[in-house]
Amino acid sequence: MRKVTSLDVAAKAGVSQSAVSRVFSGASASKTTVEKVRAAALELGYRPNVLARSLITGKSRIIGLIVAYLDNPFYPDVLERLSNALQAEGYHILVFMASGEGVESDRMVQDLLDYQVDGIIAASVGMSTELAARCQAAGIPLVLFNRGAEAAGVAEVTSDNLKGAAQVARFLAAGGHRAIAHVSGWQGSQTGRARAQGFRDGLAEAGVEMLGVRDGFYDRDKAATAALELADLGADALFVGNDHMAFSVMDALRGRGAKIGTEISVVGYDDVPMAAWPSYGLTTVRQPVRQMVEATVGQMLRLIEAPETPTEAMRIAGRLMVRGSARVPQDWPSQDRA
Amino acid sequence: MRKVTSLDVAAKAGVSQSAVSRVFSGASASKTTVEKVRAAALELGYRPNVLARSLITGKSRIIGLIVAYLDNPFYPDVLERLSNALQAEGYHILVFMASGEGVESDRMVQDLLDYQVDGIIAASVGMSTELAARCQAAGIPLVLFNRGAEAAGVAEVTSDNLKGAAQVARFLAAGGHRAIAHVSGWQGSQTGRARAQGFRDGLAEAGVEMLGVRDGFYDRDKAATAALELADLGADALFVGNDHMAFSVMDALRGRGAKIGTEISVVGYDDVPMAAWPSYGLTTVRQPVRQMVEATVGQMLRLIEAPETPTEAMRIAGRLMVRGSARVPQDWPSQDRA
DNA sequence: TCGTTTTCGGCAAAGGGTTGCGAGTACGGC
DNA sequence: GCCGTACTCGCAACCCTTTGCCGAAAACGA
Repeated sequence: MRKVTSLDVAAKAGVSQSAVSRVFSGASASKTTVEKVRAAALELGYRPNVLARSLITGKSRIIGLIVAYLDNPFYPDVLERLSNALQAEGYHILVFMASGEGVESDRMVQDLLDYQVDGIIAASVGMSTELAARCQAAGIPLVLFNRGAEAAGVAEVTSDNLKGAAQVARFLAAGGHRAIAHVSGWQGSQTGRARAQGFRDGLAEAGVEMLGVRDGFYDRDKAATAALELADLGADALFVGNDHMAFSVMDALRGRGAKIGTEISVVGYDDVPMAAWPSYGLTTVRQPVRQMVEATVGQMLRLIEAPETPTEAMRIAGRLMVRGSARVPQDWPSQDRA
Repeated sequence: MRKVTSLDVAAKAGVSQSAVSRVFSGASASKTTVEKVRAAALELGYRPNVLARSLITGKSRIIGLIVAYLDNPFYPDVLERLSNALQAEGYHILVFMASGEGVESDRMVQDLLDYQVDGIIAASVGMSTELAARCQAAGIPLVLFNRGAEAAGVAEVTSDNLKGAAQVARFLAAGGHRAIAHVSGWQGSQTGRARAQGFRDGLAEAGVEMLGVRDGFYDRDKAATAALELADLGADALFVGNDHMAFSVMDALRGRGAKIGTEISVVGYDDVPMAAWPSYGLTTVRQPVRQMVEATVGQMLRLIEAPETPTEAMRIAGRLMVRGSARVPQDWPSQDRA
């Protein structure tokens, strides 16, 4: 059961192999040729070989996606949307997990390049500078998703972490909290740092002092421990670096009998679907995933099309979704409640 | 900035292009040749082109993964493990989302075949027979994950849904429940049907009548509605077709003030990480994901290696994880509590 | 009807590897 | 010193498409 090639179709249709190719690659061909070829192809079940095609066109229509933390529900959502958006454009996603044990970033970038991907989307990886340099060298477009670049000139799409976190600070300060602390995202990540910085700035602006900051390392257990420590210091409001950790923090606080939303306020970041579930009702900053994905795909396609155009660093603003996990200031505009 | 090919390396190393190929494809070569080639390759930054290689070897080292419901946290977990396991074997996953709007199964199978994938893993799709036929015709190994086949001779890896669901029935019956109902998984899916059937069988065996069954369609809202209806009928125990829906059911029941675990019992299926979170503490049947993934990858590699070997339908047993969401029978063996 | 402009489709050269074949080489045994 | 064996490695065909080039045919205008 050999694979059927364009040559087989050509033979059956009584035309040359190149005619077959033209029909399937959308080049011009006469109506009769198209018909003959289509008929023969259908009968034989022929489909062009994408790999052979990409060998000569230099375009594989594969986008490499580097992703690490699929246990944070934010990323599956992103993956699903990215995949659908790219699928609609005729691209597909080749997944590279950065979470396995023995994966030195080195090996992974090699792997990616070996597959001749047309572009790389990196969601949540530490090695952005290294990666960026490699992609630059190989001439492959790279877009960082939800991750800032250390170096300049790298395409990135994030939400406006500084503004978002500052908004949280204002919200908590306006709510009358004076013992405000932060369980941060991993401070080795640009995102974690930006949110911490924005929160600090926001508090400073509101004239409230920060009670304390602990690194949660994007880990449920570490975040819970950190939160309990901060609570022991007397914190009555916690801003947690992402929703994934915030759920754990809420569980831990409830575990010691704290009333969330009244005695102690918890605010997250991301607005993953679960944040709206009744068991949590987490007040959080929405990351506008749809728009972020659109921006990412848009920029990626542009860079593939015209690699010389300048890269953009897009920061998309997200609003605060007010739910029950944090005390609501009296005068807070009501249209922001969800 | 042209791509560097094996020819460039050959020139620089002063050997033939085939020598370069042999060095990189692991064929035999003298020590001196290997050294020269390695040095030249390193200097030029050469890496073999996987696509070109697969053109001649007929192996792309790409596995197509069809997946639909990434909002059910079971699947991201599976994806992550599958990807890591395959990555360790030198394969990578090309993602195909079955959840987008305009995706007729037809198009998708075409797409998959076009990419010359070495194998297909289908997690959670309805079109298994159609898909199986196509793969059969194209000579591509197919393994259904967490999904039974309608037709015989299709490789599949599932947990033992019949046994698992029956176990739940025994558990609830032993707990003294007599108004037991089921919010099923989508009855269009083999998994949904098997769990419903197993539950029915288990109840019959225990001599308890089923109060009612509603299809939850794997959807949070539909499941919640169904659960409330069943509660209105007087149900004091609900077996829900998967954890994803069970969380929604718990939220909905709590929303009307029901005390879960005492007044009404809820049991799920999957044991996703969230089931162990304090806010839910869901009693549920564990799907042994690690083993299921191992079995899937194992079978896939075998089928790629030797396509003529018979396919297997593997059902891996999972145990009941007893937590707080359901009343625990007095005499229930304690080692089964989690 | 003829000349000119298009359109069409065949030929063959890529594109970057792998691999069977056979010639050359090194080496061990006698 | 010679022969047989076992490695190496270069040559060239092949994997399946795309695409530039060019001649032939068709279409068209006058």
